Amino acid sequence: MQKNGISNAVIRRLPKYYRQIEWLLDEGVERISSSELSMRMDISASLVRQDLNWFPGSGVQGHGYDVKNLYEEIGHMIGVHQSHNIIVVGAESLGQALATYSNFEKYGFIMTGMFDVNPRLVGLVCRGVEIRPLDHMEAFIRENDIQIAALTVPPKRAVELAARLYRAGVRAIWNFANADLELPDDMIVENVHLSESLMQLSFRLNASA
Amino acid sequence: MQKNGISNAVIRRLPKYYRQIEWLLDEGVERISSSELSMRMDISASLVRQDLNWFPGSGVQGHGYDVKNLYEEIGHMIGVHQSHNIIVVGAESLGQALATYSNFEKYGFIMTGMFDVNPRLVGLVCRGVEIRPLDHMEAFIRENDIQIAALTVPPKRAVELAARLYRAGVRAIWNFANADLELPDDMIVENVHLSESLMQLSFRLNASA
DNA sequence: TAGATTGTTAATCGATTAACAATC
DNA sequence: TAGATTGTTAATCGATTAACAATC
Repeated sequence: MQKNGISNAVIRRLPKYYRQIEWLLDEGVERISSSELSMRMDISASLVRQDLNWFPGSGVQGHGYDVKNLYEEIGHMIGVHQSHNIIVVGAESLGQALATYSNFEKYGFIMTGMFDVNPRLVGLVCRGVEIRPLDHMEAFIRENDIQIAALTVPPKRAVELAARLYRAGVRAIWNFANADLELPDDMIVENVHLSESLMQLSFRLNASA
Repeated sequence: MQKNGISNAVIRRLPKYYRQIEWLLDEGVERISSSELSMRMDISASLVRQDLNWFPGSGVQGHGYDVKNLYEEIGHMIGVHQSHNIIVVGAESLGQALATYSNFEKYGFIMTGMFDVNPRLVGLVCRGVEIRPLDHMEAFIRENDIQIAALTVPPKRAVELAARLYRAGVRAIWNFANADLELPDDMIVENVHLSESLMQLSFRLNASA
């Protein structure tokens, strides 16, 4: 997974750098020092320098980092310019919200289809994308070169559906289902566990009381 | 924040234990060993024991941990039995999806109101909760003892709205806006950055190619 | 050149793992 | 009692921070 030995801790921070630097770019800032970035991002300047060392050529001693170059380099590392077709599996409200989520395109993901078992939902169109019956999923994946699926189904269906997605050739799952998917190592799973996030909020709220 | 010195690393795992143990309970399992939990959760047995040491009395040497007791203890630690009123600020599709998200109640959060600037949305009812005009937000917060707000607005509005929520007395923000909120330390912020999650997925997909 | 700031090595800190004694 | 498995201490590993030499 870590092609270049870049550690997970760094990978988690890359999107934060990218976002921050995007703002700097918007503000017309051309150069930024590790200490200034450090203040904006609330991490140490030392860590910033360690992290940005993955992008040699962006930093210049005595002058700071070239914002534009950094933006390009990090974007390239993240793979923002690669495009991938994505489907949404489970077209209830969360699935629909994701389908209308415009940032998809910004990061190279192309919303291609939506699927649901519920006949009441089939046929609806969300942001130009039609909700199709779940039976058609596998054929659709093969015909449209789908590499990613956002999974927004009830936990009980998630494991089985994830296995179907794997068999159909999907390479990555953006998993919103409240379940631990058991899949071969070559499937990439990015979890968004809202209930865990909520419990952490609850813990902190109660701990501070 | 860490009332009892429990580390962040442990706190992040608590919800995972809680969910896992909930399943065990459903399956009728009464006792479980650290090694079995470790296999199910894909972390080391040693770490499981370290973590569960925060709940003395659940473990019995030679016999494993009492599932029911552990469930109670962790639930208590997380604060699942405390109840808090929550509002959703920003009632577009993601806000609406959250409002219909049934797990709220499970963790003691009571969906009390929704707010949006868009007059087209005001008046709509989502799962029994009406969307109200944003101007009414502060009064509503005071009158209904709102402690938590889920923030699902465009990044540009997020910082300002977060400040308004703080001044109105909200104690915690569940932040879905793609922005870094700048707030006093006594405001609890739990971030769900979908775009960062998406970028990590992208990175891993491209790194594995 | 002098000043600023990176790049990089070494020190520290925290979290995970290993090992085993305690005990049910 | 013997076997199993926790509780807990020590060792290891990885990530962050500190420090400063290199250099623009």
